[in-house]
Amino acid sequence: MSRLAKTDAETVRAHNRLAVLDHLRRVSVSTRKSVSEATGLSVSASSAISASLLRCGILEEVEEDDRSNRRGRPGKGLGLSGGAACVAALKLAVGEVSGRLSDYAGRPLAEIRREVDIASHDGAALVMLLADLCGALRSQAQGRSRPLDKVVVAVQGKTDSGLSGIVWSPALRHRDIEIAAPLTARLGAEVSVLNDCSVMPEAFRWQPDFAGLDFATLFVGFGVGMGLQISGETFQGKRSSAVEFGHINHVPGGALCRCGNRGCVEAYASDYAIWRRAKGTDEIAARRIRDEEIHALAEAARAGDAAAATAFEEAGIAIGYGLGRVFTMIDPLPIVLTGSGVQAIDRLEPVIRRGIAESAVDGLGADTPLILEEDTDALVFDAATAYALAALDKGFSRSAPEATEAA
Amino acid sequence: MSRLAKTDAETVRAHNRLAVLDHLRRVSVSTRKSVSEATGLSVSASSAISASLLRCGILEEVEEDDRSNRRGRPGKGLGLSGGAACVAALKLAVGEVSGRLSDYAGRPLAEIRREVDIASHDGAALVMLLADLCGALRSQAQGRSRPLDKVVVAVQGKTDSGLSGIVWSPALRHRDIEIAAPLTARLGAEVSVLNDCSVMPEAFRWQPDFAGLDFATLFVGFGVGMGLQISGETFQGKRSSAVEFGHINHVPGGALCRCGNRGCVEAYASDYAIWRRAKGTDEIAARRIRDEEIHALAEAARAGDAAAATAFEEAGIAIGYGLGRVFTMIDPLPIVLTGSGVQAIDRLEPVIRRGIAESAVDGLGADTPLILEEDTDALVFDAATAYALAALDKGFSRSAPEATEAA
DNA sequence: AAGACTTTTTCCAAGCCTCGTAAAAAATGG
DNA sequence: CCATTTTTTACGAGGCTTGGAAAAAGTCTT
Repeated sequence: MSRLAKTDAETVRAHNRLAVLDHLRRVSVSTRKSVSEATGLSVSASSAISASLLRCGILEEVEEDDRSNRRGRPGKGLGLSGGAACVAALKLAVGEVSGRLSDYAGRPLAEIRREVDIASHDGAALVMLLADLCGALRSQAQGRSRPLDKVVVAVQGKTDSGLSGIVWSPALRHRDIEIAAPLTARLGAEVSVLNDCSVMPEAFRWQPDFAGLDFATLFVGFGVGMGLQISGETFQGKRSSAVEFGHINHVPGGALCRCGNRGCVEAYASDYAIWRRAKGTDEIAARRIRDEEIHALAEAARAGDAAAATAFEEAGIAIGYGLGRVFTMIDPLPIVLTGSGVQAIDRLEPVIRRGIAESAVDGLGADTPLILEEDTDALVFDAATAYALAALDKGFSRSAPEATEAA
Repeated sequence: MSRLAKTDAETVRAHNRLAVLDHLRRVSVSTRKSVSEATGLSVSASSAISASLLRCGILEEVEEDDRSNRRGRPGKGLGLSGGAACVAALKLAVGEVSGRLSDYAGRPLAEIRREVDIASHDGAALVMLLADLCGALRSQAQGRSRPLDKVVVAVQGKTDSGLSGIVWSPALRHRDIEIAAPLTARLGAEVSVLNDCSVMPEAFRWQPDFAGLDFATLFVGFGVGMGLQISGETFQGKRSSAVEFGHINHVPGGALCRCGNRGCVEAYASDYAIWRRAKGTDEIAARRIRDEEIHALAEAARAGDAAAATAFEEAGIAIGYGLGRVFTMIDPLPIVLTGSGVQAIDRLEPVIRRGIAESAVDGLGADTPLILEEDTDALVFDAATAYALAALDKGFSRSAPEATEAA
């Protein structure tokens, strides 16, 4: 058997149509001419493809504003047709579910957040809750939405490699919960279930400053998680869907982690780890440490509280060594940081960089760019939405050329 | 700008020709019909492509032996034409250079190994040495070789991301040595310079048991290195070309490593680390520890020598924790082990598995398959040769359709 | 040993994309 | 109001794959 699949006319059409859609994702409004320039396609091909996509209702002609007295025939603006589809990004975390509804052009239509004690929910209850959330989003969007075409559920915890359910989550008591199939049955939309941290890089899929860039997203808060963007692909493991950065061992036989092992990065750098270290206990708090408590600890550290200062220092070192290990294995990568850790970045950054310097070969990566993103929810919604839209784009590009209708 | 390149007829042809070549790499001899089945191409297309490649001299018709009284017209055997090209795999290590010459079908034509003190060689001397090695290989092959088309140099140490030279090597005193350009000038063949450990997965590129499989190659010996095969691609970093597994930190502030940092895996698991631990010293031996010395230490450990036993135990734990960290980040992967570590595998394997169990989430991967490859040189030659041939295949598949010659 | 049957190859018309060029369309400028 | 510039559409051509028919080259049966 050959690993390489054959290529034929259909593959070519799909690929080039996708290239056109991908370009429009980046620039949002373009013309046939500039599509041709950006994709490398001839103007004829660009025009033909645009025409086909327009007939399908995937694209629409829009008014360009930049009529800045340029000579010649003005290009007709092309843009993704918002009405072509509707996607939902749902987020499932400890004690809360939330979601965002967006149209095919990526414009948000509605957003919602509910504090719910889902710990004891089983599969059926969870699916009902998520379906209900989608309903609430649609009614909040009034008439501006259409039936859902794609739903992406980002969950705290381990998801299965088929993107179909949850293996384990700190938010839930039950394990191995199937989500995709039953939720699809209820909503009529394709459903993918992913780990919240591992999808995060998708948020930057069409952002010009990240084009073609390898980078990592790092979440430091309730837990510690990472998303990896390598050679243009968001890394998804085979076994689970997560880069379990928080559970990379930091110190053999070290502090007890929630996962049962000793010495994980999370056992030093997550909220509960910082909290217990500052409070001088070895126990893992049963309750969730609130972001405000971390703020307060950071304030204390700034004010000279030795225990709090040490807690943040050890957290930073653990993160730094973890990053150093990743950099040694993969490559030094720019880091997008989010979570409660952002609030204490003044405490963390110097020690993180020290940790990298001490653990990476030649200290390479100690000066890597660190980009802060305060709003974790927005980041996850952006990411899950981008993931959903990319999946739709792929489907649309593959679909058969519309039947010739007019005589 | 769009990240997606356009696709046209030329791309299609190149892709499908490559699919045919790729299939022939796996099965070595095939027919037009079975090429069609394996690639998914129609019989017509398979036949047309084969005809074109035959005219180019890239393929040749061969006699099939398995004339096992099957009915119907027998298929004409198709195989890669050995004479179509000639590649050299060179290996540069501490105190020795070696190489293998192969034809386009991958059949070895000559092999050579020279113990040379290259420590003080500069770029010019090194290039001369390598060029001379190629000359010796060709004369050893008698008339069966043709001018070289591609040369791959596998070096112990860090190579640059352009695959053009050596950043640093334990075998050399000089740094930043440019190899590709001057060697190409001398030989007239394309040259790529890669890290020996990171190319190793290429050795399994066309092996059926590894088809589509993600796995890692692990070298434990003079140093500790790793090669990663992930989603069908051999991982090559951007910055260097290596997965610096040996320098992933094991214990913060731990044993001194050759790289200057403290606590690297290599500082526990490489030959010099095992040797110094068994001898009760902290110093890094200036000389290279010979494989026989490791054998002797393993024998001593088996006979009950406590210091030797501890040395191997700590080495195994370091490797196990290192693997656990990799598995946590990427995925549990089957491991192909090579180097002097193979000789002491009875001492190492149990502790390696214990290390994985203690450091990976849920101990996942502690039972990962461990495949032993005693002959490191052969593995590197296989890998570098496969890499070279794959590069040629890509070039051949892209080259213009041969000019129609016959009337 | 000749004809029937099977399987592999080759040959040829057709289809689908893309490409390049020419013509048409839609604005600006003098 | 006409020349100029720029974008879009229209049309013929080329390349590669496809599917079916015909040819080729064996084995099996009578």
